[in-house]
Amino acid sequence: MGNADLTEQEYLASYNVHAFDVPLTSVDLVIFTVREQALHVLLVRRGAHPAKGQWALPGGFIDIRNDPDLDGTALRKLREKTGVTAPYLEQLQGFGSSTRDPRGWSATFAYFALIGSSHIALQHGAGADAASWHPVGAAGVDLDLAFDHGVILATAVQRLRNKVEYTSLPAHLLAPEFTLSDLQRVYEIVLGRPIDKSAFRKRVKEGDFLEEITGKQRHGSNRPAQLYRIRSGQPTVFFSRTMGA
Amino acid sequence: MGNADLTEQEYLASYNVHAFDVPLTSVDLVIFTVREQALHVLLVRRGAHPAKGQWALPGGFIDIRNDPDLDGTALRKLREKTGVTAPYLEQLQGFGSSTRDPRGWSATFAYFALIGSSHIALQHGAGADAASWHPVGAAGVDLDLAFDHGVILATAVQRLRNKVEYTSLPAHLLAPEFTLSDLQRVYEIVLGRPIDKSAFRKRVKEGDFLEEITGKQRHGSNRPAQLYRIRSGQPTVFFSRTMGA
DNA sequence: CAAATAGTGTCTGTAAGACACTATCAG
DNA sequence: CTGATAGTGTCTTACAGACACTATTTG
Repeated sequence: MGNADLTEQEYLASYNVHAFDVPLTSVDLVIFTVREQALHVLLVRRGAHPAKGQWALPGGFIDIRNDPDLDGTALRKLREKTGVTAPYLEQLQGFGSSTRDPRGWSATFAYFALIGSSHIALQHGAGADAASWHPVGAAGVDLDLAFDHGVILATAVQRLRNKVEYTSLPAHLLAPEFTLSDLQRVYEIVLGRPIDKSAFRKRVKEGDFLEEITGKQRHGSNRPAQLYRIRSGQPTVFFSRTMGA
Repeated sequence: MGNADLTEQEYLASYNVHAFDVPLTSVDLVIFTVREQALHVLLVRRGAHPAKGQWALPGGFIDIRNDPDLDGTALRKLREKTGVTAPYLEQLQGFGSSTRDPRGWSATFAYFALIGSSHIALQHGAGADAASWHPVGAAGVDLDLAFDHGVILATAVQRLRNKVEYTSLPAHLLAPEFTLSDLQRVYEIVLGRPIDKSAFRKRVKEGDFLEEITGKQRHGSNRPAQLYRIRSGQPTVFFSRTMGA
């Protein structure tokens, strides 16, 4: 090991990251929303090499001078692309190999964000990369994505579909105020199949992660619907069973 | 951006990783087994700076010349420490911040391995680091671990306990041949509470991830027990509901 | 025979799915 | 009134948990 005789101070003073061959390390985001009755993912068209001109997940390198931690990098990227600051964000999975980036061995921490489409003000012009929403089909998007981003997206879609089965997570895909019918529609869109209304409502009420906005209802040419919001400070609720088969 | 006029070839030829401040990137392993009626985790005593002399999770840097991908790094580390080559291995989560390692901004891909204790031949002597098993209590181990390894271990324990509730995962903590009672005992050890025998057996049989070793039984001073093995090629089975409350 | 563990059968409560029912608005 | 969507009640079925029962060995 060669540092046997040093104190920790002496060791650290002599340590130089650049003396080693290290992998490139980045953070990429899979940002989902629901709009126009379909699940969408945010993609950027790359304005610079490598993979110039191809569609890719938003992301980039860790800024070791300013980012306190990985979540900080992810939040910064999210803010840069969407202007949103406090959505649902969780780490998805790491992807790393010698072949996924032509610049060399590279690894990425993929994140997974859900935002309500009303929140979004896409950032244009400033960067060279144009961001836009793309509908997500069975296992991904109808495009060849840069690097291994197709695989990352497919993993994220699978994780989302899986979690939707037994968690309250889809509530984050809606605007802050919504009806139970809105919420059910989002579940159905993400799962791709209908859900029984009665069973759905029983479970949501029992999960107790929503609160009525007392006195507020949405009116239409029918019976008005109670509006709800996510109970503040409430993290994801896990249901005791899966959503109706 | 600055590469607008280059071809991708020209850009890559001019690219130099060392021109940037990059984080240190490593892979750490949380290796679990069950022995002596308790869950244990493998720890190493660090023989080199930093955190010299402290207990830590086994792990290390990515070898970009030889490791094909992150799983490759994890498998290599696992082999170096335990001699085991094909156990259960899954990625846990990434951890990265400016403060977790005194050498600077660092990130790690934490992995999560399960092995049967009969498999293990701990590697001694070769390295400066001594590896040994430590019992795992409610949320971790009775030691101050190096870096943020205490947090990583706690996360891994939580994930294990959670997955045990509804998956066939604990089967990988046993020797290759085992009885249903053995398997139930492992579930009980990891969960820290008893499980009803009848319900347990119904679910395991229904999950259909085991096969009888026909004609083989374990004998004692009682009725002999049928031996089982994990059905080959069978990945983790998800039960439709949690193990007995 | 007793002791010990393996393995099964039966009952019951809970909760999800199916589906029909009622409620409340606009026009 | 009709049409539309919101919201509820009832019945049935599936299944997990409790627990008692039977089975098969050693000594």
